[in-house]
Amino acid sequence: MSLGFSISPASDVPIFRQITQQIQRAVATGRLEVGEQLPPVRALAESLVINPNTVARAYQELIRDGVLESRSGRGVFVSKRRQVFANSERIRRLRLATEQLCHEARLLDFTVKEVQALLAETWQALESQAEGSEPPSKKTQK
Amino acid sequence: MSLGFSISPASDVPIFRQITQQIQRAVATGRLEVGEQLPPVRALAESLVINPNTVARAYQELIRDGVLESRSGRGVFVSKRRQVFANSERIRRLRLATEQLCHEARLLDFTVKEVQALLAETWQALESQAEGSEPPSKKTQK
Amino acid sequence: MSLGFSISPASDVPIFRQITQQIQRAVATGRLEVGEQLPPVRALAESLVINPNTVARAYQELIRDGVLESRSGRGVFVSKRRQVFANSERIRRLRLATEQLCHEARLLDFTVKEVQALLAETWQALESQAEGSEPPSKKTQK
Amino acid sequence: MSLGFSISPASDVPIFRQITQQIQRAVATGRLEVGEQLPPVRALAESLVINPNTVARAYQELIRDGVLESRSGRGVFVSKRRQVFANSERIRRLRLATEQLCHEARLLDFTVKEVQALLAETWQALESQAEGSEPPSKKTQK
DNA sequence: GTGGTCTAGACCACG
DNA sequence: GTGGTCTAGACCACG
Repeated sequence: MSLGFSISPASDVPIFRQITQQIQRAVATGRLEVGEQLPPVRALAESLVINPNTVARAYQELIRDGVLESRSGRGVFVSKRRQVFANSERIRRLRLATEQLCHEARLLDFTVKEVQALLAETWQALESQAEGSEPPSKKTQK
Repeated sequence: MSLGFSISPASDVPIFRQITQQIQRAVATGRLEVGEQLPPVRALAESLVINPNTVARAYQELIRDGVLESRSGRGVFVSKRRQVFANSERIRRLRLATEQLCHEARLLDFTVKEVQALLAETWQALESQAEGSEPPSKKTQK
Repeated sequence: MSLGFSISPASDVPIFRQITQQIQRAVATGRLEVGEQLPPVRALAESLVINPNTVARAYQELIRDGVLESRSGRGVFVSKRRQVFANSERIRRLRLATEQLCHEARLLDFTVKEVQALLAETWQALESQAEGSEPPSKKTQK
Repeated sequence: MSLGFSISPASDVPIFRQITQQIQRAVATGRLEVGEQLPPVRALAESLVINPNTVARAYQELIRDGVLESRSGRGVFVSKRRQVFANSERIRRLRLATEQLCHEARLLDFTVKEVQALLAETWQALESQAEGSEPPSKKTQK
């Protein structure tokens, strides 16, 4: 199962975005280590049963963002550059995403308690999902 | 005072969606009251410097969702608020929105506590906004 | 066999509405199955000799109502059936439709018995149509 | 209260259509007799708080259909011509309206029993409404 | 090739 | 003057 990537084709999140997110997450948690090589575009595309262009695009975007780097003729690797976002940028993005959730929830007539509960539950689910496919590491201890 | 709608054409959020969000927001906070008339399609289009069709589409969508209603030949009005979605659908939509926040937050390496805190704060801010512009009523008591 | 959609441009029912009705019908009777792909916007537009935007609008509306779903770059598909509307909203919509029939029938000087009889007969016809094109299943037993 | 006409401005049925329907009904039930004069356009418009053009349009359409007739300079009267629809036309229209209700109801997941019940109830309501504003007549006995 | 969004402009129904 | 529908055509994102 190598990297444990998976995509849901019916989702409204574009496939290439699902891939970039999973790679980012794998790098962030150490499942993919600095300098490690990523699967060739065609191999990953085949194993996910998707178009190679889509994988290529995901890699491309992460190369642009400095998460990956391409060594010509040899493949794509996890880049040494790490800190992707400045702190202010992290907070700005979180704030935006939080506001969107609040708006939606209020339109749908939920209470803040209900949202908090679902958030905790959802986080928990993602957590255990991530742990399941990760090798033991400092990150998973927290 | 006008309704203070504004759009940023460069955003990746479609213009018509920016409009529906602002109208929803205005209705939720009481800035637009039940029965109140919205600006004519052409007028709003002109003031936002966009095509009337785009405004019409935003209105149309909110009419379908029961937020607005069209009175033929006379204009578009805020309709009496009613629960349009089944509980299962409400939860489905909340779940989607929550997952998006969780994913984003985890990519940005926040803890669940940090997210919960920001959520509470954001909700609080929206709450007091809504109360501030509503006339005193039973609703604000609860 | 194609889906046999057809529109009459002279009707007072808007074209996009004629399309949504026919798709709903096809889904309800099982002629279109869950997960099945709909004809591409451009193809359907061409075969009906109408503008692609009009087809797109019909698809769009059914996507919002949860009947169809769009998979980006790949097309539009019949989505898993789910109850989108709250009970109050379901009843509100049924009530509207019923009032329209009653008004029409009374203008035409029919008795309630006559209407009830025709209703039963019409329902029956739709029922057997739906069963006829469905694969045998628990549903058809009830 | 003269003819007891009433319109609901928020309805999705156009106002002129609401008027034509009520006049047709009044003629059909004998509340308006052959040869009887209708209220002047301006008077009716004023009493319903609507635009005179709208009333004029309703009268116009009924004149075209032979229900009313205009005697120039003296006003608009209930015409002697009666039979508005051939029997085949009556049935065709009823069938259409019935099918529409059935489709809507089935999409909303109602059973035929539920629809029948609501139909009976709705009819009943219209009946007593009509009786309330009608003078006793053969029609109201049935 | 697939749908999604937007503009420009026309025509219509309703009031 | 109000919104509703439709066409024609462009450009974009995704695969």
